[in-house]
Amino acid sequence: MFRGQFLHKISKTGRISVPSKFRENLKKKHKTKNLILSTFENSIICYPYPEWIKLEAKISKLPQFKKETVEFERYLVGNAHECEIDNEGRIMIPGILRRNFKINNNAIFIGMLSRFEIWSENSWNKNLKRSFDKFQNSREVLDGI
Amino acid sequence: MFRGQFLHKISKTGRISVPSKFRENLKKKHKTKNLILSTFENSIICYPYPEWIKLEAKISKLPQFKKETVEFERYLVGNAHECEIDNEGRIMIPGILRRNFKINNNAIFIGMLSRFEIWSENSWNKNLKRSFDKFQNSREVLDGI
DNA sequence: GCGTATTTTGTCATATTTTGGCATAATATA
DNA sequence: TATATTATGCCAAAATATGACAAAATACGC
Repeated sequence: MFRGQFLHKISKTGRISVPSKFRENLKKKHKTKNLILSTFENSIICYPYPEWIKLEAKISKLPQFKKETVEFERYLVGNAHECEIDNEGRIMIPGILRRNFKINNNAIFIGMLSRFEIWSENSWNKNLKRSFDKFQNSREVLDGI
Repeated sequence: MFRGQFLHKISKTGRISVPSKFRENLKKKHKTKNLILSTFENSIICYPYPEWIKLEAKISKLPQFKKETVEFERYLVGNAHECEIDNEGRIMIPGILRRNFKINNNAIFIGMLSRFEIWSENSWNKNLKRSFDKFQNSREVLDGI
């Protein structure tokens, strides 16, 4: 499971090291060095490659030309970039994602159990503030489980 | 599979390089250098040639004189242009498509698993904004499958 | 605390991809 | 047929990605 929060620096060429704990989980649990980065809300969402493939399988069963399907695909698949973890434990975040999410210097990794997210430091801080207010509501969801 | 988003420049003569990841997929999975470009919504839709052939087969099984079929055919088939990827990895987008979609400078490639789309930067941005609002809904689609 | 191992970051060289330019070929237009 | 327009092939510059190595920072055991 991916847990916790890590602040890492991003290089000029867009490389950033994946937290070693995450790498360990990827290796042990998912047996992969590959990730799919896509977008969700204000962050980059990262799936272990095999998990993503399952998702794609579902998507490709949806009716091809239906409006909802197409829009959905544009979003999720249209933003999905495959990347491999290199020997130093880093990934390259494609420029277009970096630009879209204004990730320049520092980025924050957030563990989300089956996946994790990458935030720019700025928008994480904003989000944090915002979501703190919402926390009261969201905690009620948990009561149901 | 075609995934991800790429911003490329288009030359004065209408040539644009196909993202190398897409080319790789075309080669490995579809074993072709040829594409069919057609129109779909506000974008140019691109099929690997063999996939297009399959699509044609499906279309020709549809009831021939039904209004919707005919319109769909006119639209999709009637705008179809074949093109080949050159030695530099580029295709030539026919002028008529460029004009229809106002693709002048920058174009955005969007991976859609079995096919991909080409958008003018402008209309992609407009579309993006619009469908961002819908994104939450469409993501919930996945919970159901 | 200190020394050692691991992780993260920086830098440089190399390879690949993307873009621009120009000359020529093909096609359309008058 | 001559002329304009559009398309193609080829080369090289610019931009971007990748691999390898080493320094800096951090974590860990004692």
